[in-house]
Amino acid sequence: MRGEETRQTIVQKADEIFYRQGFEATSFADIADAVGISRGNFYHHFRTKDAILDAVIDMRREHTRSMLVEWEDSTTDPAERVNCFVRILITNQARIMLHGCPVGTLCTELAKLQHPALHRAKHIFALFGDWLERQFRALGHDEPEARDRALRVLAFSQGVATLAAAFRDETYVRREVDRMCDLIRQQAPL
Amino acid sequence: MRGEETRQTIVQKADEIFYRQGFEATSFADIADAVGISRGNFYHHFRTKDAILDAVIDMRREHTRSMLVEWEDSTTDPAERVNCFVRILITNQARIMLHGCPVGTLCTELAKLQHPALHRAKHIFALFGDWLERQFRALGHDEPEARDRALRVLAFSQGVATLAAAFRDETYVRREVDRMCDLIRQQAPL
DNA sequence: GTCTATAGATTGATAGAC
DNA sequence: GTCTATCAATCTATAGAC
Repeated sequence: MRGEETRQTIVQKADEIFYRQGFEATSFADIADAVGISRGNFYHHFRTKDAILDAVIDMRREHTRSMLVEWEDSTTDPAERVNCFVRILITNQARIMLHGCPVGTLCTELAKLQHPALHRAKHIFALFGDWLERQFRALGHDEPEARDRALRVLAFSQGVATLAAAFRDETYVRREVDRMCDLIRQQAPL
Repeated sequence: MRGEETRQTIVQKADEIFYRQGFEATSFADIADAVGISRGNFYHHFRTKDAILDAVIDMRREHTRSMLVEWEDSTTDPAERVNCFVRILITNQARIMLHGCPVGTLCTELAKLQHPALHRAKHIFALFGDWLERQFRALGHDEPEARDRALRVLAFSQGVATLAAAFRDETYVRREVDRMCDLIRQQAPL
């Protein structure tokens, strides 16, 4: 396997395992085993655990950016775009019920660890927040109101994801998502 | 120090450290140091890390139960009781901005670790949920609606706590809490 | 009930052969 | 670029003196 290829495989596997079992609970050995390389080779690509985390966060940011562009391209209706965001709770429901929201749970863990990468991780939240705010602006909401609505949709997704991971009730998630999509379509108060 | 006294000190310190840095990131040495005893003595009281976790969860459940009774005794107005719950986001704001919600973050971490204690931890959520549901029933809401409102208030608290820990914006928390309290007082849709 | 000493496994990380 | 061998530190956990 070429060097760059191995590096990217490491980042992808680390991304997956960090999400599934958490950053702190994941060891170099876990990632090396998943990639199928020795620990020694592993350190050739990443010198510290924090370096892998940085690479994983970069990858997630890129993934988020391209997902937002996709949603923007999929429809010209801003309300429908917001609903694309809300519906990832359904799209990724199985994984969210097992491991929570990838962004929220990482930020929470890094906050507890007082890890410096928290600032980079929460930027993913900011990407979603700013994008949602732009959609609500396009729907005619003014400056403070558009921001409030954006943060409320974000908080909704985090709250539902947390309860989904705790209770593992499939119908609960679907019910709340459907209702939120209706509220957004009708431009009702959130 | 007598035996029972030491045991209780261990549980209290473990509770605090688990909240601050997470369960997985906390070692026996961390707790023993905080209590001021040797690791050897520590094992006399708790044989495994899981045993401490069980004791911590029991303590939190008891604490939750007595807090709910206090709120119930503090006023006869069910709407005001619900607002007592919502306002813990303000009461514990400083700590929530640093470490998130104690219940939500523990459940999320245990879910990721596939830890059997998740079932016991999520029971704390259930205590809050059932109590909130009873308050909404007392406010005249029927069976499915009262449950929905209870879960929505729970999800609200989890969503705001998660964003608070990520963004650490003090005014955001206060604004959302004030608004939610108003909605509950006015019996508006949540 | 508390301590010291210590076991055995695993951690993050390095050195050097190929 | 990949491996094996190895490091010191830390982990959970135990044994036994006091």
